[in-house]
Amino acid sequence: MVVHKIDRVTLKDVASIADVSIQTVSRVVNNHPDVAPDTRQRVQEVIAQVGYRPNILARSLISQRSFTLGVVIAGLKLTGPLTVLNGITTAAEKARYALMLMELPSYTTDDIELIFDALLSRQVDGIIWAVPEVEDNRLWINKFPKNQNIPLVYLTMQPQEGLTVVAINNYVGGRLATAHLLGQGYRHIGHIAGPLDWWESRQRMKGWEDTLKEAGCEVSDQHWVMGDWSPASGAEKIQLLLDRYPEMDAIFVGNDQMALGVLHVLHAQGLRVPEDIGLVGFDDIQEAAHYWPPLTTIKQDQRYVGKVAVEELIKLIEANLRGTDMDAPKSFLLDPILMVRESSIRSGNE
Amino acid sequence: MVVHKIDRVTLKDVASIADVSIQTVSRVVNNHPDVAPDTRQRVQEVIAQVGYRPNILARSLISQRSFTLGVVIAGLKLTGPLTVLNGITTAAEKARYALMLMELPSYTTDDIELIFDALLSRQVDGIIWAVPEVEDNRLWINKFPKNQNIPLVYLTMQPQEGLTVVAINNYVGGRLATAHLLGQGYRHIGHIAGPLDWWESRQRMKGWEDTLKEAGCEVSDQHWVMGDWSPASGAEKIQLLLDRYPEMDAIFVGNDQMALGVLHVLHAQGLRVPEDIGLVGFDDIQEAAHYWPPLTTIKQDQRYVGKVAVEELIKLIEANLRGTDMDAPKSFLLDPILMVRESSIRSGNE
DNA sequence: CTGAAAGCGCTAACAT
DNA sequence: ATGTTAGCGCTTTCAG
Repeated sequence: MVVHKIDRVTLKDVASIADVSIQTVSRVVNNHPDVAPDTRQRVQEVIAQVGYRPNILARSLISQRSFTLGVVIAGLKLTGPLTVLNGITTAAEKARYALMLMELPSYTTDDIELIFDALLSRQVDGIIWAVPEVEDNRLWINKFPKNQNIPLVYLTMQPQEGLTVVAINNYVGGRLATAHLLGQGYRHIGHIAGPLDWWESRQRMKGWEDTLKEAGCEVSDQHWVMGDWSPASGAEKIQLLLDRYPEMDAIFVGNDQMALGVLHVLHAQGLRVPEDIGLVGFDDIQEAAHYWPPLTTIKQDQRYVGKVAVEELIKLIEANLRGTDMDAPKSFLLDPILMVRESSIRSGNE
Repeated sequence: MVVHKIDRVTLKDVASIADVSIQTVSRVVNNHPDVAPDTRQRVQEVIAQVGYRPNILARSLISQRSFTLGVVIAGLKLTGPLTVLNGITTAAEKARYALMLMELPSYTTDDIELIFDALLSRQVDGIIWAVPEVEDNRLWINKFPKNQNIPLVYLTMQPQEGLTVVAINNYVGGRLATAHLLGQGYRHIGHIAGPLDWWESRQRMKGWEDTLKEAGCEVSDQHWVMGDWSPASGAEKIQLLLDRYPEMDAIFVGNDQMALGVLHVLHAQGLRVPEDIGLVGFDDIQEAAHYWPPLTTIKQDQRYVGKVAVEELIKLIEANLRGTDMDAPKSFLLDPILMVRESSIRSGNE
């Protein structure tokens, strides 16, 4: 089998076959009006026949526009970022933008400038920074070549002045979960937080804390522990919490995966959910409805986050192109919702 | 706040500031030897100072090489494709290729030519077709502009002559699962298949069937049912199977998510796992080890699939570029492995 | 060692 | 309605 170079049919080829100028072919390709109907027809036939496809790179060189968005992501193992990505691809395809995907090796890597370079040298029109705020990685922002003036949308971080941020309101989520448990008559509500160097974890925890305090419940450091999002950590930490907080009658767990580990241990110890202990998770992963018992949890519309991010980014790009003054960048904090299932339903209240 | 156009510093700008020709700057950027040390030094300083970044689009136009790979994916909701993507990003970044990601709206959409066009007009150097073989979507291959001669690697489909395919050997997986249950003394092993229009499902099922027959066990249509990969379908279909196959003492389930639904129902009916019913899943998702009881399953190294795909694609691209005759395209069928956990361990055999 | 000229595939601005 | 010229940012000749 002989291997050939990739066939690249150019405007010039089409032009010479159709016996017109390159310009005319270009006009046909771009649906410009000033072409005689029969010429257009003939050119179109040649295009179809030889399988001509415009070279977007060449076009971008002139138009200074690549119709490509950079997406920087980290932690594809987790469900959240993944669903966001899903929303991004869908919205981008709809707007006819292509996506250049880069995955960071970790949440707090040092290679961001390399990533940024790779994206910018490929002339992306804008960037979605879909890396959650962990530790002080938000400080990266200062490293971003500001003078570069590339439109940028940040995801999953604390909204701040002068940036466009799209995120779920995790604080509200924490409040919803806790208020629901209180409403079911639970009074001693513990918490298993995600890693507290994550912004999302801190917000969820604060929602839990504030809600309890407002309800007149005591909150102490004996009432919560910290996991690492994994089912294994849920299993491990719940043991600790059971020891430290024996009166505990309900738990708000930072995500559904840890909640799975918690359920595992509670079963093993003969504790019944929701009778002995009420349980609420966070995320509403697909499996949550099939845990035993089905898990009450907080549902975030991550797909929508991705969609909003793309739409806002494109707005920024277009304003930028027009030289229009955008309104001050606005941020989006989207409220999650409560999904009530058996794990938190106490039949007889208090 | 005033918005500026994106600053684009070009070779020309650097050249005029450093007071050398464009050519010299280009040589410095590309580490060509023929530059006087002090000139090089001066140019490098200017580059650093003005933040020059080469325009890869312009470079690609000349070199006919974009150092970009197209990745077409479908069903990002499922864990499998996601982990593959993870492997792809890592391998691509290592090889200094960028990734252009396209997601199909469904496994059997008609829009493939559009997707293909988008990728080719952006001049990707090669394409990874990471869409599982579902229904007759493999026939897409015939639609691909063969004359285009773009290097292409297919994932998760039946290897075939003349194509480079990377896939997990699902048949072996099915055999492993079934043989393990037989080894534990289970004799009436049912099966919940994934959707049988998926190649992977058919392979897993065939592994189950062949292994049972070879062991002298009877296999009938009463012994299996078909789900749709979701936990909900596992829960629904197991009911059917329990009715149809009352002697059943073990089940091989087509994926871990359905196995979760199965566990749910078995608990509800007071059936103990593994004492009354042995259970083996497929995939080894992170949660599987924390099911109740922990689930025995078949682990596939999807990340490795992604890695191999990228490496093979790059080999194809480079052979293509050199005009070298590649050896006939070879396919890779990677064996999965068995992860033994409690759900299938019978203490006293027979 | 360095620069000038040509051109990758395309479009924008003028011609005619 | 069509063609010509110039040039996007870069690299590849080829001269000096």
